Amino acid sequence: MALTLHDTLTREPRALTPIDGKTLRFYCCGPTVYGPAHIGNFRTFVAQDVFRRTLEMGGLPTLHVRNLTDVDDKTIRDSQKAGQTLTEFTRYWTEKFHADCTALNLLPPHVEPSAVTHIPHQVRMIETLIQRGHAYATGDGSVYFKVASFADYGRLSHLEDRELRLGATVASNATDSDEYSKDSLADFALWKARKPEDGENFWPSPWGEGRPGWHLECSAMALEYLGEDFDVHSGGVDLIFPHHENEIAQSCCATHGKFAHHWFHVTHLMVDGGKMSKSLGNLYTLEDLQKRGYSPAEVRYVLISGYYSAPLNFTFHSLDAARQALQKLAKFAKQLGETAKNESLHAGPFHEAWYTLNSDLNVPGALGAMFGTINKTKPATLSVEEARQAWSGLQFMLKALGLNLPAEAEEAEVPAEIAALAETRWQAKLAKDWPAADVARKELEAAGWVIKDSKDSYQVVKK
RNA sequence: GGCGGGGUAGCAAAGUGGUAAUGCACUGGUCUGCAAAACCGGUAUGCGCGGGUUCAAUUCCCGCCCCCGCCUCCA
Repeated sequence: MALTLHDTLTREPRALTPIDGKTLRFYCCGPTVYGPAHIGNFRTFVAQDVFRRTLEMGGLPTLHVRNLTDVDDKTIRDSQKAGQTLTEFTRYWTEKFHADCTALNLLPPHVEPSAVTHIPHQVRMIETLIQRGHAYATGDGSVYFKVASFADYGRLSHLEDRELRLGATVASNATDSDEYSKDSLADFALWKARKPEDGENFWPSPWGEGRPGWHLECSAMALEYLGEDFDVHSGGVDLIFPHHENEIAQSCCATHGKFAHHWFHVTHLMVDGGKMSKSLGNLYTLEDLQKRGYSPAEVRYVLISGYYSAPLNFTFHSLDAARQALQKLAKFAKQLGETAKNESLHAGPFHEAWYTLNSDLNVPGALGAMFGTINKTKPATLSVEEARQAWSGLQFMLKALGLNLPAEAEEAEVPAEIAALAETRWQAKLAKDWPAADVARKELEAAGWVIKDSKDSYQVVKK
């Protein structure tokens, strides 16, 4: 089953078939490693992860490239504030990022190149652009891309010349004087000449010491690892302009290829009905949520539970709902029994969910279909073979969505005094000493434990 | 102003030219000493507002209102 995905450039859903007929090659704009990523960042990365998983579960191998931006104004500024070298500083935040990715069950990219380790690639690309008349160096040793030299500029973002000029004017008023020498206000930096505040962070180039512009790194690394033409380029919607527009311009002018053939953009996460911002105090990191007792799996569930192209409103209530939903899935899996843990190759009775997922990555629709199947499937009435199919089909879908089910609360974790109290209450119940049983039960509840009775046994779980 | 994404039950969120999935919450029943858990059910005459097309519109068309994002920092 081929995945159909909406394409930002053509503005229509298109079936994804690999250009080379074998591997779906895609590039994702990665994080700038100068601080902890927040859950809004992760909405995009999680959506990209579901994208990749869906392709792979459908039998299509992928080549996933996601960069690390480890040199820009913010990384330089904050590394200096921290009294660290740029390398030390960005390594620390890269490791943090990776830890969060692992916790959120994100598949690591096949290649994760960083800007700093690809300076020569970027310099080569700039040389080509200058040779071809698409870029020019200025007196201070910077190099700019000549937007007017690329007729298709603005096609992705649908911005007209008028808006481009307007935006550039506004920006130039707000920025410093190093923009003075550009031919056109819309032109953007490919190479930034060394400035005193860059400290030790500069590299040699034919135009003098300096550092690459932000937009160029993605183009250079995509070219290096995916070639002049590749299948999909992805990022948050805010990157459409100018970042992706600039990437297209640079890449198409520096190569003979079309660059990305399909554009996949993820809409922003909202918090409490509005934009996330530090000043509103609603900017959360994974660590913040874990401190409040939520698991990464619950966070992941919330992040995928909205359609990637629609705004998703994040609330604590949605995290609570995610917890219950995951437990419902786990209960169902348990009822099916796990005696036949075979490798799941197809969705089985969850075919409708799988079909829905492949229709423009409709995760909420797919989750709805999964629960629909669960609600009409009565584990007790299934044959061994039917249960096996249901179990492996469920695993198939969970793998495609990257959802790990919560483990059953271990009875071994119950402290001795709690276990003793529970046993006292059970004995009182057997002796039909209801007042004593109720007292014990209340004490347990006060201590944060709940009793689940069954016919001739009981269980104590944390709550 | 331009471009783009939204407005569906208490909350969240799919979907369709023929009368609204699903999760949470709520609620009825079974079970229970009573609960909890579990299991079986129920819950939007309604899909931002006003027109239009149609046998039929939440779904198509026109106009309008509101929310969010982008318009050279930004997932």
